[in-house]
Amino acid sequence: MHKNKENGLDMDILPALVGYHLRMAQLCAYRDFNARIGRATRTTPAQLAMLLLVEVNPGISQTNLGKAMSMDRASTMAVIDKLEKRNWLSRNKSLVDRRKHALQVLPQGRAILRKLRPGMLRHEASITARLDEREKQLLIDLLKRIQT
Amino acid sequence: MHKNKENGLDMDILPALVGYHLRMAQLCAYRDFNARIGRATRTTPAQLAMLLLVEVNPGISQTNLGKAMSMDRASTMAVIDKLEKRNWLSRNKSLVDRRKHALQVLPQGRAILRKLRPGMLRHEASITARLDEREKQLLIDLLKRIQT
DNA sequence: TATTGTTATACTCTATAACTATA
DNA sequence: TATAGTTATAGAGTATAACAATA
Repeated sequence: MHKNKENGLDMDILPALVGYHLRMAQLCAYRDFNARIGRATRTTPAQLAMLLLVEVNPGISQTNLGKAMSMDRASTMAVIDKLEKRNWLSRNKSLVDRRKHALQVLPQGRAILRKLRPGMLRHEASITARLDEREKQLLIDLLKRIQT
Repeated sequence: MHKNKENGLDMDILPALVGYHLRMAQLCAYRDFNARIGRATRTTPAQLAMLLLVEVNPGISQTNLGKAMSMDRASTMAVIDKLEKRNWLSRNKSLVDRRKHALQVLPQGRAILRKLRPGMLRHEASITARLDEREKQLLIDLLKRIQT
């Protein structure tokens, strides 16, 4: 028996599984992001993270960007398409390897990043409100070791 | 500058965000689940978790089940539909409140749970392979405090 | 031959709103 | 009035497979 205090249910082995708590925490973070930033700006965490990465790595290729986000090429495509359609970034043929696209943030994308950065930090502060600085760093270190 | 060792990219503020690492870890866990269990059995973590919860809480309603999984009613519906179609569980009108469905695991569902439980534990062991028991418990405790 | 970007396709999850039957 | 389940709809993420252009 593993009764949950709040709902009185038997949660079986779920409370002992990192996978379950990962899912719960991620759902929670996603909802907070949506409420603070996503719904108003029609953006997702992945879109914003990618835009951020293109800004600080101008000329990056889609494949490399996808690798940094642990996404395959087709999924990366879908995200980049959305950002391109909103004129937040541009695809430019690479001069050195014409298979590649060199991604560049456009002025509108730069403005969005400037505008949303404070919200991103408030979001981060919100989901980690119950952790002190040491615990937050500890959590990050432990999460980085979830790998196969 | 926050250069990533593996890919040489500047990751900007992402490495400092719990939200980013949550996403990375969850992606990793999801892929491991898929490789071990999901693809072969055409199940998802949420489906299996719900089936588990119905088994140990026979007669539970969809709304309560959804709450335990932090999902709304419509999303819960979609998952239950799939489990019902495969004859893994049944919906039965509640005798005490006829608005509710009392969910019950069927023999085939019970067999699936028996069959997949070892795989679930191997999956859990795999994603936490780089954590000792103390660190794993610590990670769970920290994840439970990601809330808004 | 291998890689990059692309297209097509499919499935799942999530969310919202509105409907019904019951309480 | 409120709740439980349902339906319809939409958007996003993920994955696979195959194709063209280029290396």
